[in-house]
Amino acid sequence: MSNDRLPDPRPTTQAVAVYDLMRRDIRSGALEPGMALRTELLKTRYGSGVSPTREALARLAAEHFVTAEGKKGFRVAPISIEDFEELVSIRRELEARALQLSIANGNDDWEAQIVAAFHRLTKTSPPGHILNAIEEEERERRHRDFHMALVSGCRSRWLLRFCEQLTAHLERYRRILNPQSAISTGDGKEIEDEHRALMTVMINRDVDGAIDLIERHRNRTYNVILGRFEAYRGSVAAE
Amino acid sequence: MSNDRLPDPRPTTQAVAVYDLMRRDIRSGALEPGMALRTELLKTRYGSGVSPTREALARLAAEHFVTAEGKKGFRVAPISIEDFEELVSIRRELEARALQLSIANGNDDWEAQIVAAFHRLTKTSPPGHILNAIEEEERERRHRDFHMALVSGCRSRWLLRFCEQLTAHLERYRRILNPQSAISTGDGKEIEDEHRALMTVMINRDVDGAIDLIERHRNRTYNVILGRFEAYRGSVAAE
DNA sequence: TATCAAGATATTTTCGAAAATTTTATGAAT
DNA sequence: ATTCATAAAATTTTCGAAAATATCTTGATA
Repeated sequence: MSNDRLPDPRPTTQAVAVYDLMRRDIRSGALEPGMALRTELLKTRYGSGVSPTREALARLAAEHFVTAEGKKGFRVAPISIEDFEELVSIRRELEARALQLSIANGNDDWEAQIVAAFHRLTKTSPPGHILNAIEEEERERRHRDFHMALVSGCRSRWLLRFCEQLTAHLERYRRILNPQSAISTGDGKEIEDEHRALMTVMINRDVDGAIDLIERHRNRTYNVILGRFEAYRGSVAAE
Repeated sequence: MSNDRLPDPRPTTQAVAVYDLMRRDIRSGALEPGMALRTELLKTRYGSGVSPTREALARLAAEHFVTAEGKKGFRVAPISIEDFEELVSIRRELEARALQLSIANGNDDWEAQIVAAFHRLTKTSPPGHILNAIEEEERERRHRDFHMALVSGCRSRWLLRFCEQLTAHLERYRRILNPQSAISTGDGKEIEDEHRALMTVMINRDVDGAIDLIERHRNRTYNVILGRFEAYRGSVAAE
């Protein structure tokens, strides 16, 4: 098994590279909500000139990860209970629909990808273990890939894009408000069982089972985050 | 009644201005699908340097109005039957949901905005009249505003954003494949009646009626466009 | 004629500095 | 002390040119 990569066959631009890094840092909470994204800071942090940086910011603004107001620069998008609840609500509906379509349209290759993604997820650093930033990032990526694999059979790029965007935003809420959450520590066995069950019902083409499971899988974190909002509001107001 | 505008209280950047113009040109079909967006072309067309231009392109890429591949520059996003059908399918579902939520949550102000938007729509250049580019653009804007007003009561910015983005993409398909379509000419009276009926059911809080009407309103154009795809494919392949 | 390499041209991307704008600091007047 | 105007500083935005990359042309070779 090799992790080697061939030199990029379709070489990307520096602007895209900065975009990827910033997106990651916003999702992880490393760049805090509301934080001003000054050019100097970004240039040193991502080792790049202003042009690629601003392109990255423009992309992120279109995805609502950052806000841009007039000529006053960019900020990391703020977080709020209202925004969070909207995200949860619309994600619930779109993900349920995507799962349903995936079950209807998925082929053998789709099933194989789910199995593979699940396997990769189980191979991450064992649950209950405190992860360093790189390990956490890798686990987040595998977790994300697993859930995307489930809906990837839906045969609608637009639906997938929306699901992905919503999930990315919700990942930010989870990682900011529920650090060291279930995904990275604690009752890991339980989580793994949930993922396995999810995989099973999908491959068994059980729509109702899938929606029921995903609902419960999501709801647990949802409730935790909602509970922590008070504390967060306080900590931000204090600064 | 005045059309005067105060000077922008929150002045926008040149990048945003270019973004707005380009988005308009892509939606109208003035910039054709697949067309290469060379820096020189854009600089002369929008009278701007490369930096604002590239920021605009980055935003548009995030919204999938343009594609960006490696270091080979940007192109207007291509169109395809598959993409069109995905858009129609997901828009159908999201718009129905948004209408439902709008009816559930809309207040008096929301109703007033619908009435106002409808009024503005009826005041555009009379149906059956061949419109010049500026008139067409204005009519499109009012048409868009009317439909957005209907869903604007839904109290979910995310849902609204998605509806808006899907509608913008579908507007492009309509204007490219069905030029001088029902919206701008022909059986104008009939269309106006449909909009009036839509307004009425919304304000009467008739969910089923609204979804039924919007369905039929959308389906007519949908079928026309689908029928014209063959001709279009040919015309593009020939170039 | 087809293929390939090397050079020439066109284009995209990035940098560094200038211009424009916003924010902060300073001091006078009420 | 507060308000207001003015100047200074900080910051964002934009431009123009340089660097990097891609594309096209030419001509030699098989």
